[in-house]
Amino acid sequence: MIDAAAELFRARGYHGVGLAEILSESGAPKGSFYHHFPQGKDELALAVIENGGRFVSKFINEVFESARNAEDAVSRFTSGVAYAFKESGFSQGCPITSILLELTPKDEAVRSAANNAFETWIEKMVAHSLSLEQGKVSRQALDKAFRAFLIAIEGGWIVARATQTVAPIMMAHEIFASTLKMELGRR
Amino acid sequence: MIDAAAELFRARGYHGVGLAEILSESGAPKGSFYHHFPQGKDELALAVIENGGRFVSKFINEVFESARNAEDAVSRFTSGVAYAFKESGFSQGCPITSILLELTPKDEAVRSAANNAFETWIEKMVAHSLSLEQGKVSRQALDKAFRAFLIAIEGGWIVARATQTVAPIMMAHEIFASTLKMELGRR
DNA sequence: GAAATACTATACCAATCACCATAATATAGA
DNA sequence: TCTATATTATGGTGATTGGTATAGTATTTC
Repeated sequence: MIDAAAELFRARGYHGVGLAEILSESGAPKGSFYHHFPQGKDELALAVIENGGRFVSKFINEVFESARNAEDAVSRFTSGVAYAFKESGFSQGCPITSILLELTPKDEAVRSAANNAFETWIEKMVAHSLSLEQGKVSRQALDKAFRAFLIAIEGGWIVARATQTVAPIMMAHEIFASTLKMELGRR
Repeated sequence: MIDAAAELFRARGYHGVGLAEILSESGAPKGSFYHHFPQGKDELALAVIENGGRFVSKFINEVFESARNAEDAVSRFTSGVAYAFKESGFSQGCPITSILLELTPKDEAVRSAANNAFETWIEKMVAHSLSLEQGKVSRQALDKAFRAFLIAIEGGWIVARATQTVAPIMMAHEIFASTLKMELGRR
């Protein structure tokens, strides 16, 4: 149910998809849904966000564990997002964004879950990079660069919806590199 | 009606707001709505996007016409977006994004209108900057830097919804500066 | 002033929305 | 095997959705 909902939300947004479609897509009956999610659709949205957060965290681990340096990992992460977006027919955006923009700031649970996911990604990428770069780059600089990277991925993902192209997503890599370079330049 | 719809869409998304609320907010009766928008809600969405595109275009003109240089203008544009976001109680996102993510790529009219607005913004900012910088910066470099800037604004706007802070939006300025610097470095 | 057009108002439509009640069926623990 | 719990299945709830039909009133145009 969570996977089916995520796929639909990512393409058409939270309110753009009805419960009936999610259930028919997942094959689960209505009764089962309200058994597992007594709070209804809102609770499902939270599960989608948390699941999406975990999924990306795993992807970060994969990409960074087999990378030579931080920029290599960033390059592969960016390509991974772009590839998935292209494979979906340029239709599937970020699972967190798709819900965040329709329920924030009213729904505090959704907001903090999304914020949590974002912060976790940044922390993970910074930590991986610190060990990859072995003290050659400061934590401060990496933190700044990865915050810029997250913003660029999210922004690129949106603009890519308009262009129906992966080019805006791919710019995230360059934005990371130039931000890091500028941060290192100021000392 | 367009203004009321824009304000609501920006906070809760296209499908998150019903026609009834838009009408009661704007004070217009239902009959008037379908007189002016025979195609219904979809047509209103298109009008919101086009109106939002024009509004930002005007804002770009204002900001760039009274700027000393490109970076000065970018700084003030960024602050303007951040200020408006803060004033709205950290709730109002980009009017185009709020509709784009729920109707793309299925609705081609919406997609191309959004893409059009984005491209117009970039063209305008590049043209203004070219005349401000008087040949000191290449068109290519400016084009790249402003594409990064747009992505950063859109991405920052999203992350700001999660943090309930203007900090992510403010990063767009730095992302523009570092991207332009890197572009100028490669010659 | 008559005719045509622009706009408003009201009531209504079928479809869909999220949600729930309840009965039937698995599954597990003693 | 009996009992308690977990899960599934079905059929429906009222409310709201976007949209329409139609009658009416301004407003303009000739």
